[in-house]
Amino acid sequence: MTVSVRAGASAEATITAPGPLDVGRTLARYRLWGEDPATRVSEGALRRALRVDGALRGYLVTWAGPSDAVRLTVTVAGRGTGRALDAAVDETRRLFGLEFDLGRFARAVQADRVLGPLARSLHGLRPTLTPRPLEMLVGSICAQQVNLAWAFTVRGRLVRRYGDPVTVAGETVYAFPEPERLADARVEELRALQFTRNKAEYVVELGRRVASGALDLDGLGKRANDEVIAALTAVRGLGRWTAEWFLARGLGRPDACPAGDLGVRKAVGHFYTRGRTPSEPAVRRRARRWGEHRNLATHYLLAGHRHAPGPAAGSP
DNA sequence: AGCCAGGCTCTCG
DNA sequence: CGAGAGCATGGC
Repeated sequence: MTVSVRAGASAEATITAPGPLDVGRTLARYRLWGEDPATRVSEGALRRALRVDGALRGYLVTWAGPSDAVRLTVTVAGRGTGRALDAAVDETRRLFGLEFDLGRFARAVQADRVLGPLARSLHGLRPTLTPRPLEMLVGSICAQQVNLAWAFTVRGRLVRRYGDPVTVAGETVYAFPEPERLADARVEELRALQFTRNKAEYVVELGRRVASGALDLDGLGKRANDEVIAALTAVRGLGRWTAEWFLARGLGRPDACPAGDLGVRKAVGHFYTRGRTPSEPAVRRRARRWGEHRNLATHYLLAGHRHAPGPAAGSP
C-alpha cells in the first residue's frame, strides 16, 4: 500500500488499500451490536483517539473510491503531529484489516464449496483488528458468556468512565483507558457499571499486571502463537477462547481460529454439518484444512452465517 | 417463565 | 483430571 503525507495546520496521510476493501461490511461490527465509544463509525467517517508523548490526539479517517481501489484519508488536527500521524496511520491499517492478503485467500479457497462462494459474495470483507492489545482483551472479557449487545453496553460504560474524551470533527470519541486507570479502578465501581464481580476483578487484575510490566502485551506480537496463548491464559480471567481471539483480532495471525467460540461453531455447523453445532475439537480438525487462512476462513464463515436466511446468527 | 448468550474459575469426585 | 455449579443480566 502507498502512503502519502501532507502537512499544515493539520496533518494528513492517504493510504491506498492493497486489494479489495468493502468498508461497509468491514466496519459493520462497530454498529451491529451497539456503539463503541472508542471507535466511532458514522456515515463516511471513523473517529478514534490516541496518546502520543503523553498528549491526547484525535484522528479522523474517511474513504473514497471503488471497493477495488479504496483510498483512506487519515487526518490529525493540530501542529507538530508527525508522530501522531504515524501512529494514526498504523492504527488505521489495523482497523481496516489491510495486512490480510485477500487475493491469496480467494485463490486458495476458490474450489471450496463453502468458502469459494463466500469469498466471492463477501468480496472485500476484512477482519478489523483491535488497534491496542489491552483494548482487545478487555473487550473479550466483556464478551465472555453474554450476548454481544450486552457486551457492547458494559464495555461502552467502561470506556466512558475510565477513558479520556476527545472531540474529533465535532463528535466525541474516547481514548481507551490506560492500564493504570483500570489498575486503580475499584471493583465496586465496575460492579456499578454492571460488570459481574469476577469480570470486574479480571479487568482490574489485568490492568495491574500490564501497568506493572509483569505482562508485556506489546511484546506478544513477536512471540509464537502457542507462547501467546500460554502467556495470556496464565492470567486469571483469560482463557483459551480469549487468547485465540487475541491472536485472530488482536495480532491478526493468519492461522488463528477460535474453534471453541459459540458463533464459530454455529457457523461451521450451518455450512458443513446441516445445522448441527459441532464440538470445539471437531471445528479444530476441520480448520486444519484452511491452513494459513484460518483467520479469514473463520471471519467469512461468521459473516456468511449472519447473512444467511434463518434464525439470527452471529457475525464478524 | 425459563433458557440461552462469541467463557472462565473453582470445587468436587 | 473431567464434570458441574455459579456468575449476572438482557432478550426472546
